Amino acid sequence: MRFSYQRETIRDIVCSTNAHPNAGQVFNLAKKLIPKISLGTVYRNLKQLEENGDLRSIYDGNIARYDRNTEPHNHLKCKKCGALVDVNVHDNDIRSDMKKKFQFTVDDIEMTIIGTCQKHTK
Amino acid sequence: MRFSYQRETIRDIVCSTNAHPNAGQVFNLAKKLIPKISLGTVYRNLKQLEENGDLRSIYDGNIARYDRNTEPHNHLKCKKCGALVDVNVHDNDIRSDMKKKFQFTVDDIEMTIIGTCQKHTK
DNA sequence: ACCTCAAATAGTAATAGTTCTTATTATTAT
DNA sequence: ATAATAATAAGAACTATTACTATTTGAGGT
Repeated sequence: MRFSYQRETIRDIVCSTNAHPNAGQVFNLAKKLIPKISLGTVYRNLKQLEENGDLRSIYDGNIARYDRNTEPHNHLKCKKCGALVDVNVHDNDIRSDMKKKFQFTVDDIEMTIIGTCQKHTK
Repeated sequence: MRFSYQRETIRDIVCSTNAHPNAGQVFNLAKKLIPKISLGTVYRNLKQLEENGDLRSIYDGNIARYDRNTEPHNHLKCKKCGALVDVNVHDNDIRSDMKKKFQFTVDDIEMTIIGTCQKHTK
């Protein structure tokens, strides 16, 4: 993959936040640095960076958001503020359980824990 | 909510399968019974049935699929055949853990366990 | 520094899934 | 049976994403 200033900028934007931005948000931030950047470039590069293992995508409803954390992990989603926060849930039991009960070989567990974060609990 | 033959047909279609069909698939099945039914009617009614608690929706990537099972449960997704199968994972530990560690009140855990089902394991 | 050439880009058209609009039809209370 | 209004069919519109294409750019060789 050849160097491109656009791709590096896109990578830096995603990697400098834990907000899990979507393509549109990355595009808006990128425009401040590269006014002529196009939305297609953002989509193409986010996909390439994901295929390359530099980023990972997560679906929030029907839209893709990008995560700088490529290690296996899960998310807490607050339905009051929409925030998505990385969290690690111990899932070895789940993996072995699925194997034993259903002969199902687990590759990945996509888990989003939905609820209300401490900011909105009084 | 007033009675409609279209809505009852849509409900019956989703409730008669465990295949978790999407809107397009429900539409195609509904057309066999009501040739003039429109796609908008399918979308509108699926949404209403979900709001009513008769069905629930799950996202498979970025598309919505409908599930007759409205009880809390999770899914196994085989990446070979795309099949989505209901499964119950014990998650009381997760709920109490999130509360204790992050003061996060859990409403629901959306969990899709991705891997290979026994049909494709030799 | 200049040339070459494939890879990447900007701009725009196209697509997929879904929601909205509107004139017409169907259900239900009276 | 009639009136009031919720639901429909048909198609336009919208949102997120991907594809197309002429032009530009990065990197290696000269």
